[in-house]
Amino acid sequence: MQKKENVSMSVIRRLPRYYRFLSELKKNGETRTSSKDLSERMGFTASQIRQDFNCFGGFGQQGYGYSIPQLCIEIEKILGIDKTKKCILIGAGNLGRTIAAHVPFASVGFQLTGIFDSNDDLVGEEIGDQAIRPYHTVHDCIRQEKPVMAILCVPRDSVEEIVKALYADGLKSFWNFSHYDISMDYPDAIVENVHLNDSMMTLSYKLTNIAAKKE
Amino acid sequence: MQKKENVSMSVIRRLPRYYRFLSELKKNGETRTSSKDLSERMGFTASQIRQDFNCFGGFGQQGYGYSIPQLCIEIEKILGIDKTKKCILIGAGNLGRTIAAHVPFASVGFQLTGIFDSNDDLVGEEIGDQAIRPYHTVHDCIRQEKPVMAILCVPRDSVEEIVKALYADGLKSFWNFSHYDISMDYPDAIVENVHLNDSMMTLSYKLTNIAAKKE
DNA sequence: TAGATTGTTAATCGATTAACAATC
DNA sequence: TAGATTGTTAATCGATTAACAATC
Repeated sequence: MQKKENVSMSVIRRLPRYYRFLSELKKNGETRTSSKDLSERMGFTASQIRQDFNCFGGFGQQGYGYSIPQLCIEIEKILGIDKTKKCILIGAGNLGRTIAAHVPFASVGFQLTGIFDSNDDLVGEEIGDQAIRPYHTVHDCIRQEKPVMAILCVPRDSVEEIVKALYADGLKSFWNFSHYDISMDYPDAIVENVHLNDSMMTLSYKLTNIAAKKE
Repeated sequence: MQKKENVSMSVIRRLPRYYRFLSELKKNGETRTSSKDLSERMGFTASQIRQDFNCFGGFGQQGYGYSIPQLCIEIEKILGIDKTKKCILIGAGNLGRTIAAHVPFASVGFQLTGIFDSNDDLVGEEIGDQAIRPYHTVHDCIRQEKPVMAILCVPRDSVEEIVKALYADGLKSFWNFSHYDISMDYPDAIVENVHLNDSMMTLSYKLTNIAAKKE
């Protein structure tokens, strides 16, 4: 029943996958499951699933299993999905638009409250329910609207400058789609990188090597 | 000097980051480095860097360090970036277009040879140097052009059916942007997931919990 | 040769798996 | 009560770090 002080990042990184899977089950009307059942369907060991769920206080029931809706709620609480956090998006190019349109911010705990671009031709254009705002107004926005995170969808060579400015304005969290590594320059910033190239390189390795080894 | 039989995935996943960083150094004209130097600039330990580089045969020089261009070439070889692999993209919506336009396929070992969509209104439209082709021709394409990987940029509810068909045609590798988990249904397939939601949930956790703990 | 830095072995740390008593 | 399944402790496995002899 006791919560662990430090839940390790390895556990946290598995939670979204549990959440995704359990939400699906819930949608299908299933109400209970067990570590054994989940292990067969998700490919983790039952032992690991129990360890994971127990990091944040045992809410299973011996001899019975876990309640799916309750598991969903608990994971929402742990991940902070139940608390809305404001975020802004910098760069309304191809990538920025796709993210603004594609990512269901509300259901992962965020609210997108501003889209900024330095290109005057784009300013004013509507994306979803947002009008693109001029980049130079981002500083006022940070001060007044107090977003907690910026999504970086800008070209490689402007990232450095932009992050420096946003950081100076007090923004310390970034969802980084550029290939510029912020983490060394701002070790206290919270950064989550989505480096598509890196993901492709890993895939390239698997294709070339794992596939070759099988033969 | 001996290559390890099994390079672990933890090492492989660091290689793209080394590659990215070393390419940058190379572009700036730097020609040599050491594990100590890299450790200070990249935030890994020097020990780990030496261990990592040694997984694939020692090509450093005692008392001197490593040659940056050689390191780049070696990592290219290990990751298979030096071997071009054909891939196709399914789904030319917002997301698909962005990926087609945004990802430098050639420089990570891939060649995008076909973009497919089932929406007739999109068919024929040009993206980069590719015309969007009708989805029903993908099966012939796989047989004739023999791509080794498909990039999945289709809505959630059509992924299952599409993967089933592509798999039947002999395609066993996927770069998966949908939220449908292929890995359980096709355990022998090589899958690299880019689940933006999962990435956001992890970020949400960091924001809510790590930040709170600091205070 | 002296200094630097690798390659490699040994020690530590953390994460996963196995086992089982507690209990619904 | 008997069966099932959790919560938790112990054992194993793997990855990271430290140390140092080899050698450029």
